[in-house]
Amino acid sequence: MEYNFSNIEQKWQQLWNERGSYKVSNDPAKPKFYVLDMFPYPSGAGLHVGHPLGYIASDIFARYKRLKGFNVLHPMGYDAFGLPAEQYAIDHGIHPAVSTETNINNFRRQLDNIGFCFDWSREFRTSTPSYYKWTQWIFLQLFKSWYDRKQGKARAIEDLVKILESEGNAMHPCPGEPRLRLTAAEWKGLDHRRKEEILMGYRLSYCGYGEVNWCEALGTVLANDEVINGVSERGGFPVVKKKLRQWYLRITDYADRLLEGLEKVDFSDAMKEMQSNWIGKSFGAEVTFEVYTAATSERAGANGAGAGEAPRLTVYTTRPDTLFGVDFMVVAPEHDILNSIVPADQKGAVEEYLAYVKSRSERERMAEKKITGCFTGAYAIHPFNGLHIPIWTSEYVLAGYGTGAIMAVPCGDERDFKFAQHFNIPVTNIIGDAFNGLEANPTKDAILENSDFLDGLVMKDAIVIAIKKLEEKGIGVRKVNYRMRDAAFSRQRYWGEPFPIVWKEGIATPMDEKELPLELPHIEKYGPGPEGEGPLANIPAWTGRHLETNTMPGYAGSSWYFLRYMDPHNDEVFCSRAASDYWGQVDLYIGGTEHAVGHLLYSRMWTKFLYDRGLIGHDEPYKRLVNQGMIQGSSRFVYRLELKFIENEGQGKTGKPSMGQDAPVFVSYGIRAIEGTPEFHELVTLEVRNIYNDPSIELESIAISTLHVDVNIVDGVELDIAAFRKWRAEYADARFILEEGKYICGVEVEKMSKRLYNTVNPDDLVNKYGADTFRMYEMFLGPVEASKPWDTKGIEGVHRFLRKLWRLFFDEMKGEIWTTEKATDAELKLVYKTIKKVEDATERFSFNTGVSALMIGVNELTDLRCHKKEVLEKLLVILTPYAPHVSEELWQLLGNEGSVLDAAYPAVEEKYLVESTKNYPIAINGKTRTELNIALDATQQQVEELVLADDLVKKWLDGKAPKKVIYVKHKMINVVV
RNA sequence: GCCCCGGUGGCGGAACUGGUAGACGCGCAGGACUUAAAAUCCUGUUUCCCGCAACGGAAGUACGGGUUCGAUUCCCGUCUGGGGCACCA
Repeated sequence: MEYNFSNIEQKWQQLWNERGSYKVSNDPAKPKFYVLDMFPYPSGAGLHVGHPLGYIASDIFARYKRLKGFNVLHPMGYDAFGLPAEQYAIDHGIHPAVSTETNINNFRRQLDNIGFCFDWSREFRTSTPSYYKWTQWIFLQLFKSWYDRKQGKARAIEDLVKILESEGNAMHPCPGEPRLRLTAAEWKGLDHRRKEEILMGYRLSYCGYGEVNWCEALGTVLANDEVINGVSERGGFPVVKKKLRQWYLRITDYADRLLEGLEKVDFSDAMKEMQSNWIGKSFGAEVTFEVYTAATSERAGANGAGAGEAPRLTVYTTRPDTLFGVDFMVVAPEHDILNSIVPADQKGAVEEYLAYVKSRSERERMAEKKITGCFTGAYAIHPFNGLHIPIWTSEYVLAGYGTGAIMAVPCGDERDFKFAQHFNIPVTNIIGDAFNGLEANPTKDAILENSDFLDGLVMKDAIVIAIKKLEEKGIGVRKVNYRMRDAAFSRQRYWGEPFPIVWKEGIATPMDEKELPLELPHIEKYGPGPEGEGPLANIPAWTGRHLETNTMPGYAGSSWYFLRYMDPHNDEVFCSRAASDYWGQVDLYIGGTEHAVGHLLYSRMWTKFLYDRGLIGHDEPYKRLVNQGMIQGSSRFVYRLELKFIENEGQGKTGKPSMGQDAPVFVSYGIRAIEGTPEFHELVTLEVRNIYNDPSIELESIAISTLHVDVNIVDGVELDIAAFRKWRAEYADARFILEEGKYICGVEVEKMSKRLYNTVNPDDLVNKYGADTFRMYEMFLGPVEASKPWDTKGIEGVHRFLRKLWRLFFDEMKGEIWTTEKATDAELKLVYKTIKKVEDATERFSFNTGVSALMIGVNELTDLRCHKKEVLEKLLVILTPYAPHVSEELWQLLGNEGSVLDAAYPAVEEKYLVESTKNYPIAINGKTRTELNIALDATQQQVEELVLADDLVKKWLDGKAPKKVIYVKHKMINVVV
């Protein structure tokens, strides 16, 4: 009886399915454990071997927890709204609902192949009305809420209205209009429109104006991804910034709690750091400078009015201590002040510069090494020494951060310094020797000079004093700033959740909750609407109802989906309190780091919001987060020759090969490497003459094109030439210049992508080796968290392991060989040692060493010729999370009742593992020289005597007395000479 | 540019908190079984030096420094690969 994985796997998948083995109920009697994968966006390309990595890890952990007696929730669903489906619709005219359905079915089939323990009865898609009804509902709750900073939580907007009516907004300034001050009487005196406008400034989801990437030629808004070097990825049309009405989430109100919450969760330090960098809390001051400009008087003169009020410039700085090192100011190119301070003689230059900046994406502006900028012609007046400080504008200052303006201190800030150097702006040194004139020094520990009332102070102490002085003068204020901005929550797209908002005379009005869901209408035309509006603006029935034409972004549905799995079929509420109280936080969340700042912050914010409003009982969604690494593709390349033949008139021939002249010729990697040398030219000429059997051929030039080739027709680096000829019709007659009889391909590690022909389909591997082998191999590849290139080569080793395991139970010749004999101590010791290692590895998420421990266990049992049920069935239980099919089959064949899925995880009996001595490595001066077996309870003195009596140690000591003997119990012994 | 992570044999990786570097697997080489192949099993496999051999020596975890009795692990600097940077999901 041999290991027939494909029969076994089919049989058990079917049986488990029929029995509902993975169905889980909300059973308060059992301890719960919630294991969640970041749900997939079902792309048309299907699964490649990189996708299941995290799913396999979570599946192993979920199964492990189940064996440990937990009620495990392990669901799966689809994040089904998104741009690619819509783009596909535009290109192919297939409705996103249709292509999404097809993709999901394909995903499901591929997932089923691998034998996951998902409870599919809880599946949902974010794009179905029964789901997005609740996304819309939560959006409305956000719309109807504001953030009370005094209480530190979200409250109903009605509460705010009551406060405004009774006491005005003195205690609760409006985040949308920070300078607005209202008494109760003033509030009551406002008209409806103005009241709504002010309330909008408080709402947690609100409407405002923001800049987007606008492509006039495509008539659409583009994602940053779709913009490359200032032009659209598709078509290469110019892209500019455009202001459009947008919806936002006021996530900045949650900035502090999102930061503090990180202390309560088990995320990697790297992840926490990324999130807190994103939030970017900084402490500093806003400082307002008077501005001197000729423009004011020009304008005043033109208006015939007086000098008018002088414009002012407010900057944000984290280093008010460097106030006397300011050599210039820089404002963002979008800064409003540029409308009023640029004098006539600088206008041309500034406008030219602004036009240049407009074409550049934010990313490019940040990444660019090139230093650009333009003097505005205006000056800020230093509040303490009255110096005139030139005001520049430059793209390195971003409008969205702080006040969009900075005071530049070149001796202390690297970017400021480079800017000063580039434009020959003299640098003031306020830190003496700490500044060497060659590069900025951002220290806070230097002693200030040339700094008036700050002279002689250490910089970090001067910060407080400077702020105090600024506040006294009324020109500055202490300010906490966040790098994080409110989250843009609308898209000018079709394939997303419609906003349940009706525009009544320009006022955004929430729909009645009873009318939800507001269903996405079916459309035939996916193109953008007029004026950059979304496709919904093309539907008269939609615009006729004055419905919002934007849709929600991809992250809307994913910001709360982990709650829906707890109660997926509830029509009354997004998730019952009973369900969310039982399942609580996601105990283990697995997904890629690419979601570090987007999805994870949004879902954390939504959770906090729902908690604030009493809708759920916990305010952090994920207890523990594990980031699986990215499986990269290992691309293979072939090198096609682009030959130019010399016309050869003298012989009455063209010199061109007479046959197969269109057949492409490829050179092997090693030959390509000498491209450009005379040897290369000679070699290729010779080979081409051979190939075409025409000795008169002369080549004028040889160029090489590097082309991706499907990794599946390359064995290691050697191209399968026959398969290559079949791969593409145009390569059917391909010729090759080989090295040592082989065609060697180039190799590069890249993202795994269909476009690069480096994808490996899990289906093929499951067919060939079985799901159990595939699962174990993915884990064996390396740590789950690590990124690594895929290589199918080692899969045979894991497959051999499973066959070797099988042979502990069955022999090809003798058949059944397992017995019910009593196990020996040695055998029990071995299996307990294995259990301990595997359990420990599983807990630590070190599945690669878990697999390794299982391999060692099987190897050693084989060496002991141990075929005893008592031992083997323990092994099967610990193997179950990794290889459930073969474990279940063997479990049954051993005559066990019930499924191995519900067996109890074997407890380690420590008494079999106790050791009394250890082989200690003995090092002389830190270099291991020998080993000694010493009792574990030996004292320092006993150890010293034993070690110094050893012949080898004596030899190394060479008669000298040791300085010290270091004895670390359980570890090693080091003799210092 | 900024932020985060990584770099160990021919390859994937192991060494959990500083304590025998290279577990386990792949590949490769040699051997056994076989008419042959597959499957399976056995032996070897970081590099260099010496040697019949050794449980002989030296070097060695990207590179250069440092801390320590002892560093793949901690610190500083350099190089290099990957991920993210707000409308891909």
